Amino acid sequence: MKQKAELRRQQIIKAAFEAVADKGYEAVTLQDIAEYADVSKGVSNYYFKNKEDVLAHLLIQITERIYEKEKTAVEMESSAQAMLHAYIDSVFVGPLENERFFKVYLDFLAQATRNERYREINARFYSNCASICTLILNRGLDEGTYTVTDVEEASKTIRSLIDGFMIQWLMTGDRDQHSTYKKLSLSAITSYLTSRTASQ
Amino acid sequence: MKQKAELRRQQIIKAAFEAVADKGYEAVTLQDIAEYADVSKGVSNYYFKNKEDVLAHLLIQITERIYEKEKTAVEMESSAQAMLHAYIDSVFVGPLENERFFKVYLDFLAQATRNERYREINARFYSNCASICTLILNRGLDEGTYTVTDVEEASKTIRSLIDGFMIQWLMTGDRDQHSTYKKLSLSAITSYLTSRTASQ
DNA sequence: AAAATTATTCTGACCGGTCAAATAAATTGT
DNA sequence: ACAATTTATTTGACCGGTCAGAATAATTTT
Repeated sequence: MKQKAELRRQQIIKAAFEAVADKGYEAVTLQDIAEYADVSKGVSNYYFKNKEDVLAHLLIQITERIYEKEKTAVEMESSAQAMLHAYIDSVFVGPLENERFFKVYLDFLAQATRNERYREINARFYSNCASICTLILNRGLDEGTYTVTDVEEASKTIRSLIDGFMIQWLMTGDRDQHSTYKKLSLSAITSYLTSRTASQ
Repeated sequence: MKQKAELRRQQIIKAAFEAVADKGYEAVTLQDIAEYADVSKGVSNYYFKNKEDVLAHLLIQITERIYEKEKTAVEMESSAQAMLHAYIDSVFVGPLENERFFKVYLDFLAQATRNERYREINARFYSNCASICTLILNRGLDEGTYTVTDVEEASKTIRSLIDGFMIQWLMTGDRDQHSTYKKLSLSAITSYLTSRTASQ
């Protein structure tokens, strides 16, 4: 019976994701979420405190899932470059998934500038991403493949490149450019990590 | 009288900016905008078609202003590295201005994923930014300072780093980190542009 | 005074959250 | 085994509040 409640919560969160992906964070109503979940309006209020609570749980869920997928993908590999490749592969999964996820994620980022709770959840996500980058970077430094000096700085740079390119891709209406931007970010990151210039 | 009308429009757009910065794109109401502009509610409807029209003009205005400021700042300089420095300086102006501008801009980015008009305005902005980057890059290539091969690719990378770092800075609640992220993006861009590795 | 501009009021729609009643599921007593 | 009772879940109507946009009124300008 505890499981069933958990199942319902999952069902609502999933529906919330679809609804937000379609309509946007602010535009979505509890009614929408209920319809997407094929339940009646009251259900969300039964399982969650309020609308924000539903959406906060959605943000937690998507960021944690992404993190775990990326982490296991990277841990499967042994060389730094293979790890980086695996990382980029699991970030740039495909046009459809990326569009859906990033639309929603961007909505939350915009909200996070005015919502402490969202900012905290995102900070945890960033920190998780950094831990993956650290994994890759340390391997690369051991191998001698990477020339970067500051691991923390480098992982922030990687995150910047990924977020930045993903946004640029989203903003070109052309979904076919997905592989282009994927290659672009891989090459930019590699180029940055193997740069022979003093960081001065 | 034409000028006066234009003045009123400016007043409303300015008010819309402040209102959106405080409350967020979707949360803001025409009432809010009117209050920030110290006029009554009907005024916006007189000068603009509707709410979206006000906000679209706001987006056009802020992106064009930013572009012109950045462009003139870059054109003042002669060496590539000085131009890049001037560019970064006019992007990372200061904590207060950046927070206000980027909060609003991020709101529009999130909206743009579902609004063709905003996407187009932003595409024009991106293209303007790219033209600034091209200016810098060509100078750097002439000088022999930069080793990058593909100018278009490089300008996308620069944009990624700036957007990415700006978002990261916004997401740390700590406004004092502004100069850190400014340095970070300058060093990452420089490092990328002067990298000695084959782009393969 | 006529036209242009600004301020106020009205309207119909919709939202989030509440809640009483309906239904389903689980538990207990016999 | 089964009926009675309790508990958990679901429903949909409802309410107070708010919004965008329209209509209207007041004011200023020409």
